Amino acid sequence: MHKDLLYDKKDPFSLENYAQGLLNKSLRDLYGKDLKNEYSGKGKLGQLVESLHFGYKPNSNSEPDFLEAGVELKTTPIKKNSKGLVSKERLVFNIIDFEEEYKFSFNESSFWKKNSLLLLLFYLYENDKCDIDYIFKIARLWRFPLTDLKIIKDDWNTIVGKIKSGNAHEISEGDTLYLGACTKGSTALKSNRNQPFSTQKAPQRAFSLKSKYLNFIISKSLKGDFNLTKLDDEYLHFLKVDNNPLKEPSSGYGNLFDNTEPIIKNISEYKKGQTFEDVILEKFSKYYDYSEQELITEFNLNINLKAKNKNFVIVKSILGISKEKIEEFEKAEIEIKTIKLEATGTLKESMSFAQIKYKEIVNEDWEDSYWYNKLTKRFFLVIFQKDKENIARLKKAMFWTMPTQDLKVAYKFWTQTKTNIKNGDYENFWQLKNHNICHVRPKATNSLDLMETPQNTLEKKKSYWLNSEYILKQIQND
DNA sequence: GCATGATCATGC
DNA sequence: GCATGATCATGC
Repeated sequence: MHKDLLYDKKDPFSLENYAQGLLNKSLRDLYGKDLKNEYSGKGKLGQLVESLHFGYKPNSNSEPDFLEAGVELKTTPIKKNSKGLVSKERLVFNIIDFEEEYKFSFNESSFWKKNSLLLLLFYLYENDKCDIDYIFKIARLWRFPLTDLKIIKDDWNTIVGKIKSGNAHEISEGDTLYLGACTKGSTALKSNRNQPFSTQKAPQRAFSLKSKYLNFIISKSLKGDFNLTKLDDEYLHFLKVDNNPLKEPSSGYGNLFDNTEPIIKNISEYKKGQTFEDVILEKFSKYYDYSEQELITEFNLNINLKAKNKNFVIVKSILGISKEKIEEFEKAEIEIKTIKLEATGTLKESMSFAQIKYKEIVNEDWEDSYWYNKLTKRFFLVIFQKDKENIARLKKAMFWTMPTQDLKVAYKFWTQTKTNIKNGDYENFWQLKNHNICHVRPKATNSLDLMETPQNTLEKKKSYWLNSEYILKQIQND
């Protein structure tokens, strides 16, 4: 029988229903006898679902896969970790055509035309399985709730803004919150493309959805909530009108985790022209010059000044969050860092990151490395400065992402570090004085605290650090 | 005075 | 038990 007789290709819910026929099965379970050898292998699972299950030829054009229903089919992996099922990687959408995308408004953009309504298929990735044996776990329609769409639209504007200013080569995934622009292509050099407002070549990039954002879709789905955000008047109105506060409450989708709470419950909380980050910074600016103790008193917090999560608790209070986590920061994978300046304005301490896992870094590629992934995140820097009485006072807050030219230095640093470790050299890493951005430094319980190496020896635990001087420069540039 | 090494306190 | 955020101690 012709496959499209099994579903109504004009009806999203019929497609969703048909897709759910994959649940708890693998492609081999369903289509084993039809599978040719050429199909076994890697990376083509999405195409196989399209051809085998839905019975149509995969396209890569600018229209949604199911044009009449306006539905784009996406197949993406989840994995098991200690917390349960989570997204394995970012969800990659269409490649950004630098020469075209900037000509449109968000509403008419390639991204929105293709991806406004998604049919998401999540399968369970397992290390040593063939792709046709992966089991499908979630099949659902997805439309971005309005509070999220607002952020996604701002993200899209940020990305397109870089194209318009001739800076497509300086786009970083950390520039944006939910919608990213990830690199796509075999090697960075091969995938270089022209951009309209600069002679510089820019690495090819695709729109993508951050991995942590997907966790919310997964969590919601596993709880059995498959409600599709309605395409109502409010939604349509938002798409048409730029940055216009709306009067009607947003349907939203509430809290996906019980201990998580959004800062912005309704897009009417945005003033005209404001982005999400503008709102956050405005909230913080009200508390500039408050001392730590004054903030604790102001918000009636029951913490002492030595508590390790002190700064996070203060940040949450300023943002009006009483639950454990901040929904938008979670989804956007925003990293909060506090910085304490001396009264003179200097910065004594460098910023430390995780310990270098000696056995892991030697097998990493740059773009899946710990260091690359950390540095391409969006950071939220909360800066205190000591006053004459040595009391730390909130000086300012800012969002920050490492500029791409600095990321190139970080790449050199990472390459050198990896080479050293491969060679069993644990003494000659980049140091604070040598270079201007990052260095390796010990971080452990004490000097007897050791970690195994690829050489099966034990070495002192050391971490990735960003140089204090560099951090200070970034703060001053803001 | 500053770079580097070292370690503490907390909380998961 | 240990990673992490934070900060101290030393020695050039």
